[in-house]
Amino acid sequence: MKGALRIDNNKFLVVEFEKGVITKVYFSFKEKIEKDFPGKDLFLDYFSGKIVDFKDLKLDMKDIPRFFVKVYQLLRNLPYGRITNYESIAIELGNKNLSRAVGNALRRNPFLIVIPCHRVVKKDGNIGNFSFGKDLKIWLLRMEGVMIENEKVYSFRHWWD
DNA sequence: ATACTACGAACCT
DNA sequence: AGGTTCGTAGTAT
Repeated sequence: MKGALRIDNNKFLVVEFEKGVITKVYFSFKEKIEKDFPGKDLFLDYFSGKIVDFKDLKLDMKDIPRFFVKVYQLLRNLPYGRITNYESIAIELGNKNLSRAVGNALRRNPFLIVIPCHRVVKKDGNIGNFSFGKDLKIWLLRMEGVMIENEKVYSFRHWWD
């Protein structure tokens, strides 16, 4: 099953689900119509600027590699408007050299926004990459109140602050 | 076995 | 400030 929420003129959020459990969340630029899906009200609130917690949404991770799941589960606890960096997650997983593997996992994040990979930036303050483009990452972060100038965050709260 | 990466540190200019 | 290089772990092919 597939649902969609119109974000603006050319952008939809698409949510795929199975028996009320979400299997995929992503942006689409060619959807045409809105359709209901689990958690739609939460996303509506989120895109109207409200502070939203997606922690209770049910996600299907059964076909996702073990390491990826560990990264995603950790990240689910990163609150709205906070940021962290790839190395911090790696350290949390027990090895600071995992930072690159963490990036690799986030690149394939099937649950856009629900797993807040947009809140992970580089250690030096640069935005880092995003599977739907850096601009979208900046847009999401700004919506959550993170100040960004020249593709660099300059006012923010860390996860642990 | 090899290639790839949404990274980081340590070097260069 | 900006670049290159290399180490690195986990996945994909």
